[in-house]
Amino acid sequence: MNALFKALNDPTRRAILERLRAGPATAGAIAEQFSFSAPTISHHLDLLRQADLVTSQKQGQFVLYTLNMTVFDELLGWLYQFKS
Amino acid sequence: MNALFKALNDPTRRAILERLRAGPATAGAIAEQFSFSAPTISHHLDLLRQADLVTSQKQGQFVLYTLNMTVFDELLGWLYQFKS
DNA sequence: AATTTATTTAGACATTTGCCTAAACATTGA
DNA sequence: TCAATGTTTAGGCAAATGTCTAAATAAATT
Repeated sequence: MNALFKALNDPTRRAILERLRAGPATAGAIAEQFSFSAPTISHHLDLLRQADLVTSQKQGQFVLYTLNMTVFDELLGWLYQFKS
Repeated sequence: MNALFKALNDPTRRAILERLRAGPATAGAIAEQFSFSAPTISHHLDLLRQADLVTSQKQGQFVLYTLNMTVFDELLGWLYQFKS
C-alpha cells in the first residue's frame, strides 16, 4: 500500500502508466517521450515495478514494460471503505 | 490531482482519513490517537485540506475536521481509465 | 485582566526524493 | 573480438518532506 501510493505520487510516473495503457513499451521508447535522462526514467520504472504497477521482461537487449492493472483493485478496495 | 496523491502518500494521513470515517473530530482528538506532536498533526491536516480531502470549521476554540468524500470520485475517475 | 486550553505558525534538522553525469553491464552486429 | 546500442547502477546535489520545540494566536474561564 505504501509502495503503491509512493509510486503514484509523481506526475511523470503517472504519465508513464498512462502511456502503457496503449500497450507495452521498452524502457527506451518510454524515455523518449519525456525530457528526462534515461537513468531517471529507469529509476521511475523501478519504483513502478516495486509497487507492482508494471512488470518487465527482457527481450534481447531491450526491456519491455507492461502495465499491471490488478494492483488497481487493491487501491479501489481501499477507496471503497470511504464510499457513501 | 497532485495535491491529492501527495496527501495520500503518507500512512499517518491515511490513518487520519480512516479515523474521520467514524465522524468529524477536532484537531486535538485526532492528535491524541497518534504519537506525534500537535503541530505535526496540524501540518498533516493542512495537507489533507489542501487536497480537499477534509474540510474544517472552527467551533469555539476547537477546530472540527470532517471527511470530504467527493474528492474520491476524482480519484476513481483517474483509476477508471485503467479498467479492463 | 490574567490564566488556561486548543490550535497554528515559524524555524530548525535529518531523511527522502528526483534529477543529473559517469560508469558498468548486457546484447547485438561487424 | 570489438564496437555500438539499450538499460541499469553508483554517486552527487538541490529541493521537498516529516518531525520536533518554541512561540504566536484565539477562545474560554476565573
